[in-house]
Amino acid sequence: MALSKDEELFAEGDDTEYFYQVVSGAIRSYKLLKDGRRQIDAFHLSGDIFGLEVGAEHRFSAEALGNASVIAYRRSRLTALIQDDPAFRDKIMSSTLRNLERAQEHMLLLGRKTAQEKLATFLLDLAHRICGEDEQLDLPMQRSDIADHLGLTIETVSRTLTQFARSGLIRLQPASRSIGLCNRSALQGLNH
Amino acid sequence: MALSKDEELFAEGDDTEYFYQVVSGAIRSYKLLKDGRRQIDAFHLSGDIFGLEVGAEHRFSAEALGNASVIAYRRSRLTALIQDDPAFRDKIMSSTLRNLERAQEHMLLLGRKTAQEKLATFLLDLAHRICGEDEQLDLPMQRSDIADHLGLTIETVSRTLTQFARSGLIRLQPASRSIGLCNRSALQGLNH
DNA sequence: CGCCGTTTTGAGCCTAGTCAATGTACGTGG
DNA sequence: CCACGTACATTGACTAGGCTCAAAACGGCG
Repeated sequence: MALSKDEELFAEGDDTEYFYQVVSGAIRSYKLLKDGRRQIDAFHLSGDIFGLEVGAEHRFSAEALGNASVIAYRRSRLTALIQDDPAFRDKIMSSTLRNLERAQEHMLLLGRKTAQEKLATFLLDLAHRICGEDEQLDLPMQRSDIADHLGLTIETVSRTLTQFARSGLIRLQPASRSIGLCNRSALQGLNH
Repeated sequence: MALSKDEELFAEGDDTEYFYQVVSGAIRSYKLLKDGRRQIDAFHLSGDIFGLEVGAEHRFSAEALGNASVIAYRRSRLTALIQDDPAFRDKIMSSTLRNLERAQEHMLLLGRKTAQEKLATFLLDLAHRICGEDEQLDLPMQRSDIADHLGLTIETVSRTLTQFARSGLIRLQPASRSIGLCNRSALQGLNH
């Protein structure tokens, strides 16, 4: 399946017909409160499996951050796939467990870290997943996505990034999504 | 295995020799930052399975809230158990997915809810799991556990509970762990 | 009765939020 | 080609919800 920017894969409450694996691009999965407050629980990148549920309905929504492509697996075939293909079963199981690990790590961030620590953790984690040891990190999402992922406001995200830039922790072009990680060890210091 | 109050099942970094199912009592699983800040990611009650990991090390710690008993499964036997026993496999899989669902719900709480909303959600959820429709809810944990679960301080937990009591949402004996849920619908109103 | 761990309450402060304005990039059409 | 509109990002001034520090109250137990 090919997806364009902001295209919805499924919404909270939809029947769980399919689950997905990201091929290219990035997906945000999120939950909403009645009044519109949003929490993005994860960004799924190439290789990640997501959208698998216990029940008959999706418990969160998923949208493409930009152009993206995914493989859709029929949920009804899950039992058969698991039965017949031990390698696939392991992939599903370890992927689900990895999602759980990420969630636990993220709860620590949301519940107990300061804004600075949140952003340091976020940048290092994303760099690790996207650009490895490269200095240049191109964010696939906008500030509001980062804010709703870290439990902050866009203003605080922006202010904290400029503060990092002023302290020489990162390099920042104005209004841009590319960040130069010129001092990872200092970021690591903030990332308890 | 029988556990007494505050007894440690395993700590972050321990080898993943076993994973567990709660038989009686309750378990807290948590992560720590270097300076001691703690985030309790879940309370596991009777029936819950936890402590299963992708890697060779536990990514969080687990302790008994009070007297508790658990079944320990050897992790090395997991592959065999999954292979041979489809029912057990489904139990593991759906239990892991349920832990993930809870984690996602909890990230929404940690990132986007106010102190009042956090406590309303927490009380209703715990009541649902512990006492069903009964009015009387006996908390298995102390205030500091609640605080570290909800991303608050003990003072805020205490203040918010007395505030609920003054508004007639709950009944509260001083310095006690038992709470009378005399107005669930009002709590539900706070629980977006 | 006195000690200790836990909970509650109070006063003041600070981090992050709110509201508002400005700046920047980019696409569209005259 | 440039003026304009729109979406996104940045910055500023002020506010407030929850935190910190401190003290008092409560309950259980030796």
